Amino acid sequence: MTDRDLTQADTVRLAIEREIFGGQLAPGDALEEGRLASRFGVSRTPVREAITQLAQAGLITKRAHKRAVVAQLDPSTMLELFEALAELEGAAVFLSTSRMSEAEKGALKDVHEAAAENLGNGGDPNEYADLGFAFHQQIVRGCHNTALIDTTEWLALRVLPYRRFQVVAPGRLQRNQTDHDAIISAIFAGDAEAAREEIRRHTLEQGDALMRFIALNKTSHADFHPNGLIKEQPL
Amino acid sequence: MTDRDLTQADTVRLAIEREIFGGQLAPGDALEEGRLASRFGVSRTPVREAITQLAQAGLITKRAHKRAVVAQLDPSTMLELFEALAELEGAAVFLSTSRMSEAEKGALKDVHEAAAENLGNGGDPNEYADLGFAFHQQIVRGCHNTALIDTTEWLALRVLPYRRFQVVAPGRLQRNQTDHDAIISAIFAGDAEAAREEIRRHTLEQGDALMRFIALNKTSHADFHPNGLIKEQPL
DNA sequence: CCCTGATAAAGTGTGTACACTTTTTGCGGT
DNA sequence: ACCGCAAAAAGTGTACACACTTTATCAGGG
Repeated sequence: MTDRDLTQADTVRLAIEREIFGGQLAPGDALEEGRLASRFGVSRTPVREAITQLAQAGLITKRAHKRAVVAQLDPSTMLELFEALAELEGAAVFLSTSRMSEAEKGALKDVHEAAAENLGNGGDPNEYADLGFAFHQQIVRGCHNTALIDTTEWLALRVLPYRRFQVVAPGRLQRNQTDHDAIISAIFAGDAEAAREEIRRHTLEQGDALMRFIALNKTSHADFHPNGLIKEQPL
Repeated sequence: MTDRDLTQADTVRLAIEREIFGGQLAPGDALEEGRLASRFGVSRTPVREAITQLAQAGLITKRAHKRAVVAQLDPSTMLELFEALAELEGAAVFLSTSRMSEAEKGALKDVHEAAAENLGNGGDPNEYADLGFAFHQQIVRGCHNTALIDTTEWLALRVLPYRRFQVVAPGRLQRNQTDHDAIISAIFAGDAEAAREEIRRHTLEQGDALMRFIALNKTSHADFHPNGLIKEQPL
């Protein structure tokens, strides 16, 4: 019972998720059941189930009798997503400010400082992105409300496939770090309302910048697709 | 093509949803694939797909090789759910206050007054509950952010099967109406922050009262189950 | 050359069969 | 009676077959 009782459908779902988050499958790519089935060495049935679940999670879109495709977000949808995410993270940090244990605050600070160091040393931008994700995650989880955490992370996951584009947007990283400074200060000062406002503004801007960047550089999505630019992401 | 292109899996899913929301299927009830298949006159495959989707939506729980069960929320989970819902509705109303059109505000007021009338005339409590649900829905949709709306309604749906217990809790309805008064006032006054606080407190209290009521009257869930007490709900 | 429509290919939706897991049943020992 | 334990029953997970829908291919007419 050490390794969980995974069904094949679960295995396939996890594999597809990893490929989406890892960039091997880019937004807009089609998922063909038979192809995936033979690739993973199973029948279409578990593949179908995996796809259904991913569709329900919003990571892929699926219409009757049409091929399933990796969810492709148009700018306005993405903006809405980021706005909603900003509100949710705001709600979470509002609670987290009074609920995080000292240990959790310490861990948050550690992540933040690791990010600062990475930025100062001109480290790997992908690694910095991971740290940024961890920063947000740490805050959200600090609210100790599973429903809110799951909901927030679920939204965050939907935009995750796009975040990889951001790491190359000029000037974003430094700005990001400054924002995080302000957020962490508000939390340590115990000012929940300020923390809420800071993270709201921060996430909104992040989405805005990302959307603009994609809109600018986009002739077709395929421009970003080729692997190699981007290193494997640990999920 | 007038009626949408529903697959059988969709039909089954909708039917099960209706039975859950309508109370024919109570939290804790088991869903057996074969049984449902023959009942709906289809094979197990579409039933299975429907169940997968409902599980992903959190309406039912499912573990490998175990029967699927209508989601049963223990008090602490339910409290978390309501807390999260309170935050989401708070976020929504915060945006709605400045974004609702005059027409939307008018519709909201209409619903509110219909509820007041129902309450004054000692009308059907179930009808009042529906109006209350519509009130919240109207507010949430006023934020004009699909992602936030969907997320909030998704959470609201998860606790909906339990709300039917509330309509019989003593004194709740009057209190509910007073809260709604305060919320609508804040919205019409354009005070987004006040509206947020009002609806947060309101939804939290609602969950609290509901939880207490269930905890008190519960020996087993079946006590509430029998149909007949509760009239069909329109979804 | 570009449409248009027929036809073939590809792909999804569903029925059915069967292996494997879980749950229930029933029997013998204590 | 009460356990345990083995065998049967019930139920889920997966493979595979086939019908129906969509998409791609291609021939003929403008």
